[in-house]
Amino acid sequence: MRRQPTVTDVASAAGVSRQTVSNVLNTPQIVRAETRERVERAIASLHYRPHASARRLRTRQSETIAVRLDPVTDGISGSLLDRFLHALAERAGRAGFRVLLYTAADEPAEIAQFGRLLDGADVDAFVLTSTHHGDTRIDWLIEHDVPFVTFGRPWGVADMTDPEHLWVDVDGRHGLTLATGHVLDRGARRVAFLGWPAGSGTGDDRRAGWRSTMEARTDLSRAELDVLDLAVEEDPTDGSIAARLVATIDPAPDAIVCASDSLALGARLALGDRVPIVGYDDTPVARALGLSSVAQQLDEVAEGVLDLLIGAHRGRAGGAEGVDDPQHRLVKPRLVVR
Amino acid sequence: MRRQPTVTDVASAAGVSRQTVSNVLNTPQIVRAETRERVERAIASLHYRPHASARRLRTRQSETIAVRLDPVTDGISGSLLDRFLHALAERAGRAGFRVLLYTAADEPAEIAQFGRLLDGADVDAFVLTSTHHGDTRIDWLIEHDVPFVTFGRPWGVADMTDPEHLWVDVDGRHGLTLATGHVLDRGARRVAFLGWPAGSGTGDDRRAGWRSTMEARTDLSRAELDVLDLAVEEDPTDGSIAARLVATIDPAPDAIVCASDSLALGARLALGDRVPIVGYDDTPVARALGLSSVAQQLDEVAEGVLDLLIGAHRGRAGGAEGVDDPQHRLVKPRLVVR
DNA sequence: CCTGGCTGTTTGATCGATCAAAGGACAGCG
DNA sequence: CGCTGTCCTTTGATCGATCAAACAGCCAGG
Repeated sequence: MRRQPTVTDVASAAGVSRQTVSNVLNTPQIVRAETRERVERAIASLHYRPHASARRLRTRQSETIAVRLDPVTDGISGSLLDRFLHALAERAGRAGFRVLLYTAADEPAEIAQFGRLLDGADVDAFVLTSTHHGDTRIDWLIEHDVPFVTFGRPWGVADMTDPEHLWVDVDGRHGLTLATGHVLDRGARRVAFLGWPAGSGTGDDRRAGWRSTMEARTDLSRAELDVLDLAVEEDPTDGSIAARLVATIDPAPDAIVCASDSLALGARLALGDRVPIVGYDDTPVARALGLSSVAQQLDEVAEGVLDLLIGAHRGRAGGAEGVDDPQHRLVKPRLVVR
Repeated sequence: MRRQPTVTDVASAAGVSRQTVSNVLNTPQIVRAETRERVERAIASLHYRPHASARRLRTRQSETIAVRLDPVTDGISGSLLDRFLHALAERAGRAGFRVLLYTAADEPAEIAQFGRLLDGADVDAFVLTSTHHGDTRIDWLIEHDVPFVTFGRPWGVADMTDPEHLWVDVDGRHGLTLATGHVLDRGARRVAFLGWPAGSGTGDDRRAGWRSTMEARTDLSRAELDVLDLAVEEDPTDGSIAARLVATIDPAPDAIVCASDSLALGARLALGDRVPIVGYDDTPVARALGLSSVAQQLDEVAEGVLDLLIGAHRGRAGGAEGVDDPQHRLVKPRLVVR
């Protein structure tokens, strides 16, 4: 590991001062074009690269985003975070940002991590996933004025466009509208929904997509829809049990749309391919089973997160006065038909 | 974001000098017990935490490990890296290390990333996954004397205990010995192997586990084993095709052991549960399908990687003279029976 | 000819820690 | 009493960058 050249080396090579080199890198517009080119040549020929730690010490910014790696979910959709992380790391890298991982067993532990990472100036913004109603992490971050964006809406808040914090989410309701519409287009009429127990924002949102589509496009009564509306825990085994139950409904459902690929897998194992099934998340499992599935556009989510974090808002809700950009993004998912 | 206390603040609170505070943190044994306690109390009461960037600037160490997030594999086993990362991040955190992510489209791009991350003193060691024979990344890292450990053996090298670089791997051969032994114990005799085309170190290793167990514990001839030895690409669809082919063999196989859960899923979809199938990787899919599967002990792998990286070897093969610790770890997988 | 404004560049101080070397207290010994 | 060696603590310099302010050169205006 050879010694790296410093600004001073570049400066003397180019016949200018340290600060001018720094200006070329940080505020090139204030340097005369001719000087700038000379410095840039010196930078290139010496293979100079700024020392990140030194810069961070002075600027008190780390250009690093921290993301928590969830305790292993053990779910079929576990690789979702993986895909999101990949998209985020790639885009962050392009924008000159780094992505740091951390883990925490629970919320208090995570808040302790916040402190640790911030104090050391290791990190200057957070991306929170798996948020929920009454999330203490959000309160802490707001209180300490730390930039952050959540992947997940603030469920339970009256007006979600309210600038309490920045967020990006996928429009699950739209996803289920697509899924339900798709099977209806293919001739189904009695479409069952296999989802999670009421109370989870995400689950209810997806259910609403199914229900509103059914109400709009079929003449099934409320009561009939209630019968077609199943709620079980996120687990293929539970999905199988529910699917067998669905099959006994008379008249039998034409199709099943699910809140997740886990449930879809369970349904598929129980029912085979007699009944069209649509999953959610477009995991490898759906691909392997040949199931249609709603794909979250994680690239777009990552893009949105970074925009909010390093764009005009700089990760703070209402922080940038007079910025018209929306303080959230609702990404439309896509239906992958198989 | 309140101003953080610095060493100087702690020093004056404790009535000592900066350096003594620093010593308490870094080399506590040289500080008198009484002084140390006084300083520790001051640290606690001020909630002092060292500024990571400042320390890094001075020490030229970042206590940060970089791991590449693979281009999305889209495989059933995609979440393996996820689980490994989680284990690594958790253990690294406990040891005071951070884990930084990066992405790269190909090897040259990854090597460019090495340079970028090292120059900025962002990172002082790398963990490489998905290594292969003739990996140019390894040559580069050795040449530039950068500490690193690979998750994956140096296939194609005569003596793998050779200290060319540090590595950790899972003993796939042992895994297939377990899997094959298990179905033999349950009464199977003609056990087929569903794996990948010869040439991949990992795949051949797993195949060898199956083959040696069959040779040792059954009286099937070489030719008979050759018939039971299938090789297809890593994809459930290909797995299904191969499994249907296997079923036509006369006499029919009693069981199938697979090189991956993807293949096992394919086999399971093609054959149902008539034939016992054992997968590899213990992914959520195997769990959902109720398939037995060989579980890589990723916790142990992560542990091993960190040991090599921050233990006596400090990430350099042969670097630490007189250290007797082995320069690699071969982790034994476990069979999860379902 | 001096002053003021503007542009572009340089200088000295600083961020918060650690390193290297010096310094002080005290005991043991001649 | 003075010298030496231990043990512990302090002092000044330094890591590599940016900030803030000073400075030089030039032109326009009085």
